[in-house]
Amino acid sequence: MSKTDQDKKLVEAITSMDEDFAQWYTDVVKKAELVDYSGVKGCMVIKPAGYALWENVQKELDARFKATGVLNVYMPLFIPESLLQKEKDHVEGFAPEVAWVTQGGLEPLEERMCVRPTSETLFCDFYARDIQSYRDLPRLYNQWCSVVRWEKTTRPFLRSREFLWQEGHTAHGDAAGAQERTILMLNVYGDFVEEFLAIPVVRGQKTDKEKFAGALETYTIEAMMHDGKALQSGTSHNFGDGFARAFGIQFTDKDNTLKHVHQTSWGLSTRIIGAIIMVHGDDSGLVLPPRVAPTQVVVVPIQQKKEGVLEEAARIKDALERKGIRVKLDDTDKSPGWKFAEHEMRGVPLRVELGPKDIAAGQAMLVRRDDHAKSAAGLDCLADTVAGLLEDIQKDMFDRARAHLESHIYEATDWGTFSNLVADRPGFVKAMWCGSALCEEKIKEETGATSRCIPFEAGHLSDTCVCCGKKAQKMVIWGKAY
RNA sequence: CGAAGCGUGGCUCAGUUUGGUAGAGCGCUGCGUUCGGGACGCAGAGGUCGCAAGUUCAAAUCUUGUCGCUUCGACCA
Repeated sequence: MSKTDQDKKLVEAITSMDEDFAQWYTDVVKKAELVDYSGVKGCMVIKPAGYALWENVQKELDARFKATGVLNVYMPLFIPESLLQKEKDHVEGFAPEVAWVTQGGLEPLEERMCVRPTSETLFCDFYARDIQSYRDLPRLYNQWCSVVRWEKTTRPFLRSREFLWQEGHTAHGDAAGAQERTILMLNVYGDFVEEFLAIPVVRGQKTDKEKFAGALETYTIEAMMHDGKALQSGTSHNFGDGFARAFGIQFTDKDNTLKHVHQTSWGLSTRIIGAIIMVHGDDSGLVLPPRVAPTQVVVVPIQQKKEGVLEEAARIKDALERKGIRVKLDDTDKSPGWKFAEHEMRGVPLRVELGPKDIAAGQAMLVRRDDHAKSAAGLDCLADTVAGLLEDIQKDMFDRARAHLESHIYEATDWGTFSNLVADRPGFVKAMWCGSALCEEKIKEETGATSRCIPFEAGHLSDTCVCCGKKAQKMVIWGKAY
C-alpha cells in the first residue's frame, strides 16, 4: 500500500486534532473502545479498555490515600430531601442538577429522596452520631462510588449524568487540622496526576465564585489539554465548621468542652481519563503513559506461521511478564500492518516486532508509541531494555506535556492584551485581579475565560486589576475550561 | 434549557428533492494464498429504513407527534 493510501486510511479512522479537536476526541474514545453510548440518556457504557484505565487509577490512588491514613467506607445511594437541605449553600448549589426518587414500589414516598450528587450530607449525618470524643478524631474516610448529576449535555468521561469517582470526607478537631488535610490531599492528587499520568498541573486555590457549594476554601489542580483548554482534574475543599454547625457534629475535647469538628472533602473522577486522552493523544489515537497503561507492551510477530516465530514471541512475553511488565502477544491472523495501527490507536506505549530476520539476528525491533522511534534490541537482555524504555517514555511524555503547558501560559497587565490573548492564543493567561466577583463575571462574559485558580506559586505582574484597574489583590490564572 | 445537524445490516454512509421489488464500502463467517505500516481471491450470512399515528392502490421517501444521538451556547467535576 502506498504512503498516500495509508495516510488516507488513518484520516478516515480518526479526525485530525488540528482540524476538529472535539471530533478527534469523540473518534479516539470510540476507536480505542474506551466507552460506548448506552440506551440511557446521558450515561455511558465504560468498556473494558476504559474501565481498565479507571482500575489502574483506583489502585494507585487508593494506595496513596491509605498511606496518609485514609480508610474506605460506603454510604447510601439516596439522600432524603430534609438531609440535603440542612446546609443552605450546599443545597442551592446542587438543587438544579439532582435526580429525585418519588416512589417506592407502588407507593409514593412521604419524603422524596435524591440520588447522591455528592455525599457531604450523608457523611455529616453519620459523623454527627459517630463522633463523640477528641479520641475519635481525625476521621479520615473515603468512598469509591458513582454519583448522579442531571447534566443537560454530556460527553464521554468529561460530563455524564452518572460518573464514577472517589470522595474523601474527613473530620478534624481544629481548623488547622482541616486545612492541613485539605492541602495534603490536593498534593496527593497533584503528585499522582504528574507522576502516574504524566500530566503536569497547576495547583492553586479557587476564587469564591468558583468554589464548592458550602466550602470555606476550594483548592484545585488544573491541567491543560492539547487544545489549550483547562480541565479541573481534582479538587480539595476545606469546609471549616460550617457543615458541622448545620448538622450538629460535636465532640468533647480534652478540656471537657463541646466543640464542632472542622471538615474537608476531596474528589477525583473518571473525568481524569478525558485528561489522559486530551493531554497525550495524537492523530493516530490514544497515547497512554506506561504507568497507567493496562497493556504496556504488545508483541507483534511477523510471518508468525514460520517455524519458531511464535515460540520466540511467547518467550519474550514470558520474560517481560517475569519482569513485572504488562504485556500482550498479538497472535491473531490479522496482518502486521493492521496490528501496528490497531495497537497505536489503543495507545499501547511500546511495540515489540519480531520476525524471522530478527530471530536470525538475535534481536527484536522496539517501537515507541509516543514518538514513533524505532530501535533494535538484543533478545538476551530484552526485558531490561524494555523496562528502561518504558521509564523513558513515562518521563518524556511528562516533559513534553510540561513544555506544552509552560509554553501556553501568557501574562497580561492590561485589558487589551488580556482579551487578545484569550481570543487568539489557546492556553492560560496570568493576570492580576482585584478580588471582585464582578470582574470575574465581566471577564467571563466578554472573553469566555474563567478564573482557573490563584496558583500557590504566587506571582506579581502589576499593582492593578487587569479588568477594572483598581488595586490588585491576587494573581489569577485564567482560561477557557471544559 | 436555547440553536443547528443527524437517525437506513455490526460500522460509515448512498437512496428521500420527484412515493413504485432496500444498496455500497468496511466489518463478520468458511476455505485457500499471504504477512517488516491497516493484504488478496472465492463462497456466504446479515436490515419490519429510531418509534408511533396519518395520507395513499403503494411510504426509507410526504404529514404530524415522539424518542435518541452529535456539535455549539448557558449550567456544571
